[in-house]
Amino acid sequence: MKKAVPNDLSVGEMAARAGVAVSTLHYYEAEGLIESWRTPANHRRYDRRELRRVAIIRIAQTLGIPLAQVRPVLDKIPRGRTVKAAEWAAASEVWAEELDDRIEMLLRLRQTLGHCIGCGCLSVDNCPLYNAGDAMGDNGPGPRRWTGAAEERADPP
Amino acid sequence: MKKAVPNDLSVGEMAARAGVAVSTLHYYEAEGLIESWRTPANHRRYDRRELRRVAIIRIAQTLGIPLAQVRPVLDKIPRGRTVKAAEWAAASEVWAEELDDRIEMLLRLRQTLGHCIGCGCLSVDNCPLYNAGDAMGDNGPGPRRWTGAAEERADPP
DNA sequence: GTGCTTCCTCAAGTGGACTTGAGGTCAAGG
DNA sequence: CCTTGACCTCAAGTCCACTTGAGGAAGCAC
Repeated sequence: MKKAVPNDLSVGEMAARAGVAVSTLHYYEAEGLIESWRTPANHRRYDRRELRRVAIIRIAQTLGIPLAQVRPVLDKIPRGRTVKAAEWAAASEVWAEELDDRIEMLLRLRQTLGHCIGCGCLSVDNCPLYNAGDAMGDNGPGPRRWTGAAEERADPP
Repeated sequence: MKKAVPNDLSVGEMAARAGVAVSTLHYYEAEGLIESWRTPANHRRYDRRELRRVAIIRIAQTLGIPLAQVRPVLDKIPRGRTVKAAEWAAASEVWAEELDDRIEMLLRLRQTLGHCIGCGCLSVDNCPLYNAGDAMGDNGPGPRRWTGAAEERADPP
């Protein structure tokens, strides 16, 4: 309700439009996921297009996709100029398989809860649910989202 | 390859069969997500049925569903006796909506990456992606998975 | 009976994704 | 001129889902 939607946004405006906290934008920027330039007063200014990047990040987060997996997608999207549809498509390819896997897992989980689980096939080696998402294993301490490392993860020495 | 599959399992056996670390089982137990009794030597013994609970937990984790959301489902599943199919189904209802939302989000994300994003509809108020998963907001500091709190989360005072 | 493996507890560490807080700058309004 | 509000930085705190480590007891195998 101010300046009739200017092309560059302050962090407050970005935060409001993207539905995230200012600190989150700071964080994403520190992580190199979004970019800004500065006014003479050292205030951030964002190109409106950065909004889309934030949107992508947020949706991915909502779906439990870690930032480390979002980064490569974002990296495929050229900076500083308007992005062609083909380029978005190319970026999306990075996720295509992953998304398919997840969709499949969810569908199966949905369809078969009350049947698949009930019937006992939900053991590690039998159930398709377990053997679906095994790309992107992340190792080392800390939680393993995207587990998939169901094999060989009994109890390391 | 030991005792021809006995009905109760040690934590090591559970861990191996469930594809998780022993420490994870300790943790789940401390969180009240699974249960065990003890041998005279204070060693855990698990009913074979706990395997299914672990499987459910793991799949949910893989899909980015936080333990706090898994708990209510597990709570619907009676302990100590074999679970009827209807009971599994009832438990699954807790998730039904959630899973549907996620499936929808994923499908849309998948289908429309390169189109929806490219066409600019991915702004907070327009895009269906943002308005899909708004149940289960969790508040307070720390990460917000399941964000959905996209509304009203601009920058709290 | 000596040794290896498995188990136990409890406290502390870790990684990811942020948030909070302290202390400071700058432009505009009353 | 002073206050208010939006912004800045940087360090530290927080939550979740675990893992690691220290220190110790029990089972089983030879």
